[in-house]
Amino acid sequence: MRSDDEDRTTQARIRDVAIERFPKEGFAGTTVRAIAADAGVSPALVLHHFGSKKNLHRACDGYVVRMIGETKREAMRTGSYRQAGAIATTYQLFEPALRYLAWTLSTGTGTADRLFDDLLNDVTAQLVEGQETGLINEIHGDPRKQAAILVAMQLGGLILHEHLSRAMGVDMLTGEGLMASAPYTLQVFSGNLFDTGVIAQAKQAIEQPQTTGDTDQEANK
Amino acid sequence: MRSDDEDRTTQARIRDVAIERFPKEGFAGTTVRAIAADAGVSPALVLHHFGSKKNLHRACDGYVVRMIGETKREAMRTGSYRQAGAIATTYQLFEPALRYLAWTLSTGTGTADRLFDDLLNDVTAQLVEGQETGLINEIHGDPRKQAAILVAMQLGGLILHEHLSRAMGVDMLTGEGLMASAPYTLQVFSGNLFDTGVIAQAKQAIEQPQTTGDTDQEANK
DNA sequence: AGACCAGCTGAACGTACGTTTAATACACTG
DNA sequence: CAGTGTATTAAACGTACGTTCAGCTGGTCT
Repeated sequence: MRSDDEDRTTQARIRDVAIERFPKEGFAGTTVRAIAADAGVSPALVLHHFGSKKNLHRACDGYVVRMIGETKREAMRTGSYRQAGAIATTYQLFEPALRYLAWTLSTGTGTADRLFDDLLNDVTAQLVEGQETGLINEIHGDPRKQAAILVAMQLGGLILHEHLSRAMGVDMLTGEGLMASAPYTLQVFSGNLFDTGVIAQAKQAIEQPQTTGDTDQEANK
Repeated sequence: MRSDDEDRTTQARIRDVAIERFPKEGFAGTTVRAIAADAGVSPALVLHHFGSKKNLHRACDGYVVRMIGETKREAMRTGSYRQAGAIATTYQLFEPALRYLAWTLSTGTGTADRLFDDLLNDVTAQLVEGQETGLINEIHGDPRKQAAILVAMQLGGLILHEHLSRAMGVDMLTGEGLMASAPYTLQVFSGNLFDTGVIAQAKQAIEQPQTTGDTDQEANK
């Protein structure tokens, strides 16, 4: 992940190149030869270190999962996740890992399930915990399902960061992007965006799906 | 997209198979031979109709964009987007198209940019319009940026529908899934989820990023 | 010094790919 | 009915892929 190539083992360099390339070109689209060329080694060495291309993929999965888990635990321990600057640095440092994460999740082949569920468990725990400490109001229904919606929303921004960056005029994988988008995200969570009447009406419509006919008489197609 | 194979031209059948396979295996991972086999034709015929694999990709892009655009315009015209049942039917009918859309957006190669921007323009317009009719409260900042956040959140659910389905216990690309998740989505938009004090505090922290030290003395977890 | 082993390479192998070509079957036109 | 064009195929071509293999380096241990 570091930019100075010299202080990593060749194996790590190969793995990092793979983590960069897999999301961009897909698994089948990323050739062992291309990875080798980027890492400055021969194709044979890639397979010497990782056994096969499939194994390299697994190694990338494991590394990214481990890395994100460690980073998260570290942030929890030091409380750095409260500091926008620290979060920004983490984002920037681990951009390839996050991009890889997004790729794995959206093309779900194997470890993606566990990864999402891990994330979901974390957020669920935070939700329940927050409820006890008063940071979060009463959750109607299943907290885990509420957490799932939140995780999907958050990851949506990550996966679509390229398009989002274009719309926001800032690189969303930097601290600057985070700060630029935060007011709008908060605006959503604050509930000040939609009229309370509209939301109440929508809620009612969900609870009684039968009685939606009042505004929909002309129901052709 | 229809399940009855007989009433479509061979060309349409090939295209639909491609739309199903590209998101699942990636562009490079999807072979012309596999597409041909699924469509019940020879590989040569695929290239006879589409010229090349790359061209087939482009044709899929164009078709999905056109189809989604038309469906949306149709829903707008008839107002069917207000009926949960109609939305559900659309979802189900166009699941492959939506999956393809999610794939294109998250591996952005070409038409994805225009697609996202189109979507963004629509939502922005709806936001501004809603503001005028009172359905939406005053938007602080740029409506387009607010819309971008909303679009990313919505597409997050679409892209991660597989994982979300696992968490929710329902297939999210069906009407049932839509109804199951709606209360939790509304809970987010209603602003009743997070304590108003917490949100106000966060807002303040963004506006004055320097003074984040007050709550961070006890920095461990 | 010799043995050894991990890191690394160039060349080759078999395979599966996208694509081309030549030919066939069939429908429509005049 | 000949003529023309479209839908379709089997077979083949050249290429690029993942992988294997035999061998080369340079350091470390005995």
